[in-house]
Amino acid sequence: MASRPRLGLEDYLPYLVNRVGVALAVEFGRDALARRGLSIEMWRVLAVLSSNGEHRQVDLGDMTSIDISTLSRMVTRLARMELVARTRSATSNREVGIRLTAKGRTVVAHLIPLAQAYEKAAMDGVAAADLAALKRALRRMHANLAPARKKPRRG
Amino acid sequence: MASRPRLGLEDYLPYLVNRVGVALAVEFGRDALARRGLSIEMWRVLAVLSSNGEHRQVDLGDMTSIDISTLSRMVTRLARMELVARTRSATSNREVGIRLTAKGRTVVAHLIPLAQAYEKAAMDGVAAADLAALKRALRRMHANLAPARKKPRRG
DNA sequence: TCCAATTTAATGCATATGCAACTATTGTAA
DNA sequence: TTACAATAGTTGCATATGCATTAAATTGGA
Repeated sequence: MASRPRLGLEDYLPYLVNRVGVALAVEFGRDALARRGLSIEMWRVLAVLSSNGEHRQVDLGDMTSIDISTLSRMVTRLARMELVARTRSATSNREVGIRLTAKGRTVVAHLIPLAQAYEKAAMDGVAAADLAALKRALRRMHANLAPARKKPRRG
Repeated sequence: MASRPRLGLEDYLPYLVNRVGVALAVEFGRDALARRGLSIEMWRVLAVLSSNGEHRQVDLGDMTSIDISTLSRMVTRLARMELVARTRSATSNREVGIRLTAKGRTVVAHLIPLAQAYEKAAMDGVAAADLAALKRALRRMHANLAPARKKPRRG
């Protein structure tokens, strides 16, 4: 009988990735977001909108890895907080464009330097070459894993 | 007024880490865990127990990054599925030791080769040197962040 | 010793989540 | 045109989540 397989948690990449991801999210969420009434998922939505401009909800879902039904209700909450606005697409009445409001841009502008400070603290002591390799590897892994998806129509 | 800060999402490490972490979890969860009635968080608990043996709930919480109240109820569910067992610690009556049952070990033994296959597929095309750098960087980042995971209840 | 503080786990409660079902709109092909 | 398929978004429902609180056991100091 073959011996039982061992996982070797300390060398198992999903474990290493997950615990860093959670640690980054928990700390930033507790220190910077909670007092503003934002969750880490909300921050991800705002960050995508800030970085890439207006998006349909389905594309926001792809970029933030948030389920679209969850996202639909989250956008409702963000809109109630006046941080984002929904606008019906000009070319399609079933598509909804989500964009930051002026208030939303202000909030994100305050959060970005904090986010960058946490990123910098997390990377402390990581060699520049390792950092480059880290990003290269993470991009490759995402490309390997991301299911093929149709490009959104331009509207 | 100074120009608004830009985040540069495509180079922002928490974003790169999170999307890989979610992609790994979603795919493995959908393909290997769902049909067994397990969530990705349950798998993390089982994997820790498999790799490191019996643990108290509070330590499981640290290692899996799962909130201890969530964990308490999750362990109840896993116990109902007969995959883990709670035992009162020999030295302390308030501590609960969680360990895999024989059935739990069997389930994990079936899942480990699948988990390793997904890990391998995710790493496809990543140079060995980059993989080493990736793990080194992730461990360093976790070490940088871990001290802050202490819970200072009201400074 | 006694007793307050700490530690560990469980639970009450309000809310968030994800799947599936549903509505509405747009695309395609006969 | 009509019919049907595909897509975008919302909502119903059951369940999971996290914070705050509670309960119980243990620790440490006077």
